[in-house]
Amino acid sequence: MSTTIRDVAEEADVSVATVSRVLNGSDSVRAETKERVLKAAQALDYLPNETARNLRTQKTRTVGVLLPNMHGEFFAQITRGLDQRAKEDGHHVLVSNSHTDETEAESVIRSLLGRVEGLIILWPRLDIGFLEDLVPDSLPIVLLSTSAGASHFQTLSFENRAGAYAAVEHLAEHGHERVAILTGDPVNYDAQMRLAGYREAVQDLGLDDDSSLEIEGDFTQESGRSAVEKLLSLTPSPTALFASNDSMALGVLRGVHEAGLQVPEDLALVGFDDIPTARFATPSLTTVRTPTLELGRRAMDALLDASASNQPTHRTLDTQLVRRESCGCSSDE
Amino acid sequence: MSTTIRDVAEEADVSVATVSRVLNGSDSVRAETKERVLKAAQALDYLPNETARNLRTQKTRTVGVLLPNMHGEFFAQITRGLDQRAKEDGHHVLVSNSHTDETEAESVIRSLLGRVEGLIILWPRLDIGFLEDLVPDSLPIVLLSTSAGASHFQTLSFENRAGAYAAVEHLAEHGHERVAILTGDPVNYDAQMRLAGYREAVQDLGLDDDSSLEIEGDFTQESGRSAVEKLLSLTPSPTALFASNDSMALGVLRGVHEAGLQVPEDLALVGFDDIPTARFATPSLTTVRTPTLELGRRAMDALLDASASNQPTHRTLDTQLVRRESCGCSSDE
DNA sequence: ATGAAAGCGCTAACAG
DNA sequence: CTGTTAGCGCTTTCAT
Repeated sequence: MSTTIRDVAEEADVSVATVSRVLNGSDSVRAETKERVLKAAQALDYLPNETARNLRTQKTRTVGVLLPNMHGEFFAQITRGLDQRAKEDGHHVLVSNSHTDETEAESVIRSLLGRVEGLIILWPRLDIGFLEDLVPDSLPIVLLSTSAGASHFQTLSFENRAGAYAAVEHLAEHGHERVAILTGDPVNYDAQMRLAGYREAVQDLGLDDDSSLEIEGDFTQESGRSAVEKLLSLTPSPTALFASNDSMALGVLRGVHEAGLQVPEDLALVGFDDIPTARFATPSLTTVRTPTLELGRRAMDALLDASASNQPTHRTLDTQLVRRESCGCSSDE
Repeated sequence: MSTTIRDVAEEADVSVATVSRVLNGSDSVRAETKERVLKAAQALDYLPNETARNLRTQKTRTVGVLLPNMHGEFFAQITRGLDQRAKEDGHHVLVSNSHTDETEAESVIRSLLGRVEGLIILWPRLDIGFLEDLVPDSLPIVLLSTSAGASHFQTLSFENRAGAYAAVEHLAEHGHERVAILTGDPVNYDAQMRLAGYREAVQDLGLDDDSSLEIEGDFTQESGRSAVEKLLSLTPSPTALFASNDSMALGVLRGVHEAGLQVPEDLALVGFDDIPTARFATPSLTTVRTPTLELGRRAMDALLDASASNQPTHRTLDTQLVRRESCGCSSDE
């Protein structure tokens, strides 16, 4: 057994209460006593048992995070943001990433329930009622990239609509009138909003409004590649494409090349996300930057801000168009 | 306060011990009693307090994972592998990603110590002595991508040497005699081993052995791009390049394009890792595939296999050359 | 300023 | 088969 507070107390010849006081920096302890305790603790290589402390204080200083399978860069950034912010408050992060169906998610959440003081969830097809039944009202929850829970939980997402609008608008500024969209997985909230932004822009700007210009993708590079064929079979051919994320845009780049055509000459292209590779693609990818690290930080922020506990709110983080080569511009950067 | 085992005991009109027995599936409990307890638990929406359980059993069923800033795809995959495997054993994963200097890492490990039953660490410039002082001998530890701890801890890494060797050998098979390498950060273990494999191949195969062919990079795409300039200033110019990871190879692709040259005609190229984008680059990237998810799974495997607790071992995971276009082949896939 | 003592919620002997 | 009881290691009144 490792050394306990009792051992330290004996070594320092004080009571356990005093040791506790010293270690928690609290209360008033005589300087000399304090020093003796500290020395004893050091000598015994004492490390307080977190579990006991958690039990006694009814706090774990731990938050749970549920993230589905998602693009690596996005996943990494968001995780980093969450962790950074949690660390600033001395909180720990318990993660769960691999879960696909609802049954599994349920058991994951259940097993987390006793250990965490809050939950951050990014889960495309989340059933709000299900979640409400599962967790106690007192547990703060932040939902990411979903609208489903807006009336019950705090939610946070990118400003997808405006971003998509800006992308299409920029394509229009280049003179394109027939702009297609490659959508993300229809079940995905970000995908839905980006599509909405596209439609809005098409309407507002008087572009070709033809539902065959909406090609369904699923956010993977492969879906980008295979979309090119469909795109080229359209008559008349669209002269520009808004891909709902950069992964697909990269796939499109490949597909266009395989078809013996050129971006942006034969097809102007704008992506979404600004993943690191976007800048290094050939041609470099014009895209809409999403503040992913910031999303993580803000989510944790919202969760740890107890005063706002489960006040239903919906906040969005601004996105920004980054002009590079694939749209026909010469690069910004 | 939430409902406790006491409440359930009262509701079911049994002792807390019986409730505990039922909930832990253990011991022999009369079927009827068992049912009554279950019903009571359900009715009260009872959820055992994990913290209390942890304290009592002296187990947390939680492992800590330390990962530095690293390429998103790699990070995501390894995390997923770890989580998958942990879940199979009903373990939780406590992560810590954002830490840069040793001081911070120390405090992170300290704060983890009381909460985890094992540690998985990927930390390029890890000081083994430091780690040994910090953690109790009894705590199982698995080190990733490092040789530093081979004599004290379990370690696990990719078979980098053989992979790099195969890459260079393949380039030689294409007839190249002057093959350069773009190295990763010299402090990185994977980078060191890949360099070692390169050198070995250069020797064995009688290729141009010229230290100016070793260009230092840092695994970022930008370092790949800027390496092209250095590469072209060499006389005579190398006809092929082995980039120590795909990110840099992608940067090289961009750099070569900017220089008005072509891959593989003017420069044959092989990368390392086989990140998802490698297949969709133009030209598609010949590379050495690393089983990243598997690395995560195996690391957790090793950690949870208590019987092997801190038996110093060093295992490697095989890598595999994937032929695509950038080396001059027509694609495998 | 310090100590004694009462639990936090649970599991695991030990009895019966 | 079930109940009683003693803690796990710590924090926190309540005394002194």
